[in-house]
Amino acid sequence: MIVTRIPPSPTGHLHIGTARTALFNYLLAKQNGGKMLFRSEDTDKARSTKEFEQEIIDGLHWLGLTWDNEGEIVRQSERVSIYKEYLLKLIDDGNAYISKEESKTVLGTMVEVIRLKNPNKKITFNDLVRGDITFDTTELGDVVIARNIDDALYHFTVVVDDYLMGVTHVMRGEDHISNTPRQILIQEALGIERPIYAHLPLILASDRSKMSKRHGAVALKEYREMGYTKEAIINFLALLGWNPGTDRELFTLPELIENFSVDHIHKNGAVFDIKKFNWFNREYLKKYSDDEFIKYLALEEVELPYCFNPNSEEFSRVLPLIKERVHTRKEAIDEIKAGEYDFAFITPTDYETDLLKWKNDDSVKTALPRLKQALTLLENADFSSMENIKSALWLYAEEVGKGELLWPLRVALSGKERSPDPFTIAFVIGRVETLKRIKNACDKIGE
RNA sequence: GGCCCCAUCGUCUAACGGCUAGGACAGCAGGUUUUCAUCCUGCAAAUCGGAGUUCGAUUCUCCGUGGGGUCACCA
Repeated sequence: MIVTRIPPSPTGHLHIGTARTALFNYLLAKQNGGKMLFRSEDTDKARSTKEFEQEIIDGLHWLGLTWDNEGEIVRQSERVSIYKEYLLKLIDDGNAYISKEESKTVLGTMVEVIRLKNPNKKITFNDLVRGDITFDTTELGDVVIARNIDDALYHFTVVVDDYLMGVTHVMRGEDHISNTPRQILIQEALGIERPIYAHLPLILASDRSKMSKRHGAVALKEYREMGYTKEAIINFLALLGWNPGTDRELFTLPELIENFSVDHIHKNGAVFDIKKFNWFNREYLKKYSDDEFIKYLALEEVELPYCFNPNSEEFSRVLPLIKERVHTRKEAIDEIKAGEYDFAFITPTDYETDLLKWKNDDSVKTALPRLKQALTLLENADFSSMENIKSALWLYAEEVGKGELLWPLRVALSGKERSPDPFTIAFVIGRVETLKRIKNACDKIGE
């Protein structure tokens, strides 16, 4: 049975790259009826925190990624006696030794670190995505595997834990390739079996270097806060370094389990393209019902323009407009705050009269009779749907010229240079308000 | 710099020796009901270079170039 693992180090926020590594390990395990295990690599006591650990677990769970050892968190900080046992064994066997030397961290003090006796040999391992990789371990020297007998270091704990937890497949970022030979050295010294390795291509920033804080957002949390949905994140991440072998791009998590395959993992690093990410997010937003979208927007957490009323009739009618226009929640909130949708709630009055002038007209006065005609047509029109409002005006619009009527009408209703079309706005605000705004516009021109 | 990995449109990628190198995102142009958005249609856009192997190379080999990763008593 395939056993994979996701061993984050709780020394920072859940990195987007860690999320992808978790996803791929999850996919590999689930596809083969295997297991994925979680382990908290908190051997760095100075930098590890329980808060980060919790955030990482929550983030992974939010994405829908679960593991098969849920409930009992395996923490390396709680396994010192286990490591000690194996460290002792190594020393007893003569494969490691205690070395008295000057501390590298606290200068001037002497410490007793434990070093692995390096056999100075060539190591070749097979990588599932890259094939055979060979290193000469001579250049590694005698690797330090523990600060002291009670304080084992990463390379050692990883090897011991993967062995003890029955991990069969180690799938991780490409940045670990050069760590692999020293870990194999430790395995060989311990006399334990070598797992199967697979190194994933890195997620790159737009300058093609490893994605890091200086490039902007790297924490899953940040993308979550901007309103990227878990479906979009999973889908986008899956396609960064992997492809289904077909033109298909939209996949849910269960569909990924079905279609995933290690031999379609790419070797090259993949640039994290926010534009494509936005596209994915919109694709999933489109699938939301109005209720789901309202929940998603969570407007109760936001300070809205004073006129903006999310409990109103008008709001339920602008909602589809918002959904149609934005890629993320952040975009939606920004637009709402900028007053893009205020036309639904408040009568526009402070716009320039000249804005009502259609580009082909010489004077704004020309628009007056058209607006008046629209007024009479709308007085008895059926406002129950956008289509009906449109048909009430359409014949006249074609007769007098579409832009000639529709432009001043739209401005009268929105007060803006850019907005949804006049039929949509009329439907959103209703008959009374529509007539009122057109009259206002007529008055403006009349003055 | 040593070691290791990698190399197809701007970006994500398809084509596992053989159609005009395909798709998607982004871009641009046009259209659908006036503006913004949506939607539709179209356009532009790539095999890093050089040698080989082969009837034939994006694909295989070598060299070069370029990019990246890693060189901790971090993980």
